[in-house]
Amino acid sequence: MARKTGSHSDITGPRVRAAALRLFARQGYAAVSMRGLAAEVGVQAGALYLYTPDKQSLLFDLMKEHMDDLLAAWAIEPKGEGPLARLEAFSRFHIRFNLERPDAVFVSYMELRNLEPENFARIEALRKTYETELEGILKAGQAEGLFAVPDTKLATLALIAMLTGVTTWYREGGRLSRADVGQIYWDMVRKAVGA
Amino acid sequence: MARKTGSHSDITGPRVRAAALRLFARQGYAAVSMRGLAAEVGVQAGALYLYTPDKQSLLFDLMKEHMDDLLAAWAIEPKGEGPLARLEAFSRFHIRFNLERPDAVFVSYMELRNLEPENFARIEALRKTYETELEGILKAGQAEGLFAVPDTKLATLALIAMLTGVTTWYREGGRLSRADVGQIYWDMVRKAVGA
DNA sequence: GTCTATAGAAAGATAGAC
DNA sequence: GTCTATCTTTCTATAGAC
Repeated sequence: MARKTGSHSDITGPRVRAAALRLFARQGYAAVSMRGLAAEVGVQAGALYLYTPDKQSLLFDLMKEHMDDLLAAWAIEPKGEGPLARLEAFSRFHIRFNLERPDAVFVSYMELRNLEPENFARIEALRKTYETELEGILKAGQAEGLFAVPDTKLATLALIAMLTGVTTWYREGGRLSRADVGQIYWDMVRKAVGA
Repeated sequence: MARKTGSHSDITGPRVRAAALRLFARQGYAAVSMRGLAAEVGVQAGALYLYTPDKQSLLFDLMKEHMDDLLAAWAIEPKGEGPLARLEAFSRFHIRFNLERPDAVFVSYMELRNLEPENFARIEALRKTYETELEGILKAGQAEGLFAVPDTKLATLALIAMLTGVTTWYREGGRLSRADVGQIYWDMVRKAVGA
């Protein structure tokens, strides 16, 4: 039985963030109240303000952390040689990374409009950086004559939308494993770019 | 100068719905207040309840109407002969229809979680019906040996995600016309299914 | 570090005057 | 059909006891 008082800042802080991510994903940022969040964590509403200055910071920090994780993980991902190998690496990485944290993906995509302007700009810059990684691969493949992409910018957006869409329907324990899904989507990506 | 009193039910009703769609798309359902909506329409908050029993009905009606419009428009769309022609018709139709009503698309996609369970089930059924249209095309093309699709269910979801994604970045008056976009995306769809 | 209590603002929805 | 006024609830955030 956990005691009701004492120091828990090392534990409660992460629990607040985890609960916020879960609730923001399920109900939406605007629909989540600080009382509801506190109840999920198991503390009173006032205690939340020990871990975040306000609700907006909670949202921004979660999205910022997600984008930082994404870029850091891609940076150390083994990519192989040449545009085709790199495109395959990107496709499989994107699906795998996103399926491992569906709540963060959902929040980062759906709650952009609830960010205050300055916060929005910072997240957008990170998202753009990630897009540029894929576009670089497509441009290289196009330049080498490996791909047949009429417009690398549009292809970038189209492929990311397609790959990210996996998180909207994939359910653990369903008909297909993550590896199956990665394989099937990689097949479609490869064909879509004419490789 | 419009007078401030008198009968406007024929005009105000549609204006309420149009303003709700616009605000729901920009701020999100949960973040829009009835007072804010009333201000957008140019009436007082109380007057809104002449046109909707409550806020939830406003959301559901907008989404229901969008899905009905979508299915009705596809039903009368010229589709040509054979799976390849039908897939092209679907791809171009989907992009064109969605680009003509970006707010409705955005709301119908982002606000599903704010529907009460019964309303959610009704919208989901309509969305499923639309998906089945595309899946039928893919299955037919696969059966005839025209397409090389490893999994028609996944391909359906992947292609719809890709095509719908256009609404997140397309801006009127930009580098590409709607017809350009339709052409480029159709090219990627065709390749993705191995046709 | 967490609690209770509450300030102050804003929400959804309704009543009744005009 | 629209307005003003208001009921009731809920919200974010803070103050102060323990």
